[in-house]
Amino acid sequence: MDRSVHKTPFNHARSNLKLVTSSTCSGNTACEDCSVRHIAMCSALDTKQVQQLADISTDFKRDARQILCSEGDPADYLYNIREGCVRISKMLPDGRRQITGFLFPGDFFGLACKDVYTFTAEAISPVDMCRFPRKKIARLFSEMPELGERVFEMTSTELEAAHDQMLLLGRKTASEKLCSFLLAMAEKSALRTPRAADHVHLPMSRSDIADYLGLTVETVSRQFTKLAKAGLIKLEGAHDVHLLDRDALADMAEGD
Amino acid sequence: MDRSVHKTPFNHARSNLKLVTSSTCSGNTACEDCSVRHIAMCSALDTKQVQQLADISTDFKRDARQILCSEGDPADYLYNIREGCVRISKMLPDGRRQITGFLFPGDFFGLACKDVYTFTAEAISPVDMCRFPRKKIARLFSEMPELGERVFEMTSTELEAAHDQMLLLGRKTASEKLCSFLLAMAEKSALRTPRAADHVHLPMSRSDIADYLGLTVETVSRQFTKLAKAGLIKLEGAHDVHLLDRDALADMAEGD
DNA sequence: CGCTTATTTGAGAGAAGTCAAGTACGGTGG
DNA sequence: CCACCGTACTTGACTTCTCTCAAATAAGCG
Repeated sequence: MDRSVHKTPFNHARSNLKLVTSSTCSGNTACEDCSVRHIAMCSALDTKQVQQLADISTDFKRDARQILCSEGDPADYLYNIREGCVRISKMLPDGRRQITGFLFPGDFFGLACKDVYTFTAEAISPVDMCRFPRKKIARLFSEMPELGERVFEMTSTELEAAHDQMLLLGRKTASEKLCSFLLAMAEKSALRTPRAADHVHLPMSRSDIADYLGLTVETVSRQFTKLAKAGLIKLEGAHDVHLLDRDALADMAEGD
Repeated sequence: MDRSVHKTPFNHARSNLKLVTSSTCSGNTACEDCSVRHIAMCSALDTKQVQQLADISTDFKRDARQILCSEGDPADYLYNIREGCVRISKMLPDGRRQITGFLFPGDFFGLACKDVYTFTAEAISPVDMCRFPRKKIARLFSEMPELGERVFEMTSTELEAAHDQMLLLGRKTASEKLCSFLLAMAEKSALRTPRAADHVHLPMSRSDIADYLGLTVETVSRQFTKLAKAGLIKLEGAHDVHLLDRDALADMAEGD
């Protein structure tokens, strides 16, 4: 009731809450517990602060396939994804592409930047986001040390993930790469929807997966087929996978 | 004169100044200018703070080949390298290794961690470092927002480098990888010793380079030979390289 | 329902890996 | 200071995993 009355500001507040809360949970499996704790933390410390964040944020929606920001653009905004899936990529002059990450609700991008974006962000599915002018965010850091800490923690988590991905790209075989990917996606997916134990939805194309794993589409496809034939996964169309034997997948992901 | 009297505390202060200053310059070519500016910034804002940092730091020296910290160890310290070269690596269970970075004077590690280190750090050459208990550093963040900002900026730079390395590992050919590596090392080297225009010293072994670039020793060696025969570099022993044609190397690094 | 695009599958080529041997380098002890 | 030894580096021959090119099949969209 009350909600519909204050619709716009409330949505803003909610989106910002997400920035503060969900990121805290990223990488954490005991998320119900944790999100409660952090929502609590918000109300304890951030009541006014959440409002401050809400004040500088604006809604931002895009259809699938649209570019959200490009390599070289002035890095004016920090984006927080509320709904949808985004891919972050870098390109070589001849068009070879490396996807450095897939982002989901609760994730953000455009934070760890200098004056220009060093990557391109594109919507894989329709996205609902909110964005914050980076200048204003930066100003808030000095007023809210907690926010700075949060942001640092999020960046650390991202850095750690990047190092894991370097190990994958540099040293794993094609099948190890795909197994690692499926398990990572399953974990991310479980954070958002704790149900659906063994089911993973893959919104991205085979070509996106290839560019994320440093492979070609054909190799990715062959590895999917191989895992399916081995009985480790079951494909339900190209974008839905059931993980039938996680332990075996985990072993394969590390080369055992 | 005065220096020798207050030797120990002075060294501490100097090392911490390095943490605050040199990191600011990383990635910046106009370093003379910048370091002056930031030393100024230090004295303006950090006189007492630098002392606070000095108070919690301890010296830490190790010979070449020694392990500084291991994957899985409790992450108690933040390390700042004063002299020497360090490699950061991750391993797969079967021993395959990925080096995620080479660190030089002014660099640090152990900051973006949770409770345990997710990597191993080893001395390539004898190293002279100082280390800070992370708990105490964390406490200082709330007292010194500037420190937090600095640290966040450093982590951002590191994240950006990690993304570049992902592009290299996932999408570049062996010769592109080596060219990129040589240019990056030359740039890092120029930051430390602005002289010696085309000369780069490589303290690490071929095997380290291979594990950094996602290649084998043999391939790295063959690519060195190939570049030398093409007249783009000149090898002076295995650890010293002259870059004879930077433009050509830069073109090769991106696949032109 | 038809068209376009994405995915899968097949056959052949190539870049990098493996295995093996030779060479050079660096440190140590005579 | 030089000779020796062990390790690191280079080079060669061959293998293999992944890529490339090409075609068939399936899926998604208007």
